[in-house]
Amino acid sequence: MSASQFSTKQRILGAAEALFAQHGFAGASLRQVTSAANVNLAAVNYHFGSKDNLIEAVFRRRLDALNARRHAALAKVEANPAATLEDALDAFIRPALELALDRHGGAAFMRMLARAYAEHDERLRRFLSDNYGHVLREFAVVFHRMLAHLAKEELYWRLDIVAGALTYTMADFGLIKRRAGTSETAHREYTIEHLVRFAAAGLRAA
Amino acid sequence: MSASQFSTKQRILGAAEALFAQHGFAGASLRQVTSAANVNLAAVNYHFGSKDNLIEAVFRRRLDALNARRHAALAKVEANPAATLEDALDAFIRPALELALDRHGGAAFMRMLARAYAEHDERLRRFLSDNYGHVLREFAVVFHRMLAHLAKEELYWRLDIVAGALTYTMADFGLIKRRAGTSETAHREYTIEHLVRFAAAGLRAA
DNA sequence: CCCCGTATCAAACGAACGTTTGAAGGATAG
DNA sequence: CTATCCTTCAAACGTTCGTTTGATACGGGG
Repeated sequence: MSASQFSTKQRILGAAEALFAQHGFAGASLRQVTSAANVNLAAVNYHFGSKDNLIEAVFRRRLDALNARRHAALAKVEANPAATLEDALDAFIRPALELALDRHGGAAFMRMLARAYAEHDERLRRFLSDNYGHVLREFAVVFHRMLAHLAKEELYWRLDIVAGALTYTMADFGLIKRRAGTSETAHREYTIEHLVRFAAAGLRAA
Repeated sequence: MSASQFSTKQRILGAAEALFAQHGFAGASLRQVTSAANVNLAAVNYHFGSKDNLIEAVFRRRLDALNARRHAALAKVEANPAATLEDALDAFIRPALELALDRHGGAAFMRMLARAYAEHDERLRRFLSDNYGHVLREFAVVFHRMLAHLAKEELYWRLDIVAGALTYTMADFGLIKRRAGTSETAHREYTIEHLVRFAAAGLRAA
């Protein structure tokens, strides 16, 4: 009798995502993970090799898609000569918020991402920068063009604040229940709009 | 021969602060802490009772002063009828940034605080809310008065973004080297001014 | 002087950790 | 049926964890 329709690998990834989000990478043990996933303890090392590799696999499963969608959205912005700062921010925010609001563990993943943001673990930072940093750098170039009046140094630390604030906020959004009577899409559009406006105001501030 | 001019208790608190900031609460072991503090392993449980109590003591040592200074600064704002939103934000930001920029472990503490912000650990959240939540609620009241046009719900989640963004940013600021030739106070004032403007723009955004 | 409370120490406790092992299934191909 | 490969399993590996213990040193007050 299998405990779920998903494969052992997928069940491990799902359970790990939820537990890493809740207790952190060091705080969640492989025994907790395999117990929640209803698989044998040895399955983690069999399928992933080590706990560190499992952590990377959890990131990879979501970030490949998230990064691709952010990249595609940004490409559309760059193709449009009339695109505004708000459009670029939308390209950054929308894919992440859709992920945070989906029902298949996306919220847990965003909380895990926010945790990784707060951690200054060298190995994890290098992994994320090496594999997913190029899209962030593409965004930086576009923001630099749209905010040409800002000194490079000033722009970079504003982007740092904005990226941190957005990641932190979106991580918590999966937990907040939306107001009764509003549809899922209305809630999402409302949130995106406000996040974009909030971020744009901060980036443009004189 | 003592390894430092400070007492065993103080050396433990200092080492714990630095290691918790770097590796997290679960990730930093008492053996790392006591080794860095040059004290015996048993000293932690002798002076603090448990690792959890040590964590709380590390918070208490800094937060008592930080909260008091924020409270005092806010009281001055409330006493001034002409005070602006920027003044209130200054009252929130300045004490924390001064802590983050001081040379006696303040930077490590702010990184630790940002970590606690990202963690959703129930015990830690309750401890912080019970002991230090009242000042944050005072700020919320003032912001509510200064931004009366915003719906309560809207205000609260904007404050949530701002508090998170500021905490994250200030946590990283202790790590950033200031531009050559600028004085410590000039650097601080520059940073505070920009953080205040950034936060005010986000809070006021139409 | 002895006593007593405080502090430090090396050593050990049981529990939990990540990882490895070797045997047992279970499906598929020859 | 046998052989092979992939997967799962219980059990154990050595290590490290937070915590506890009992001995030892120290330092005034009676």
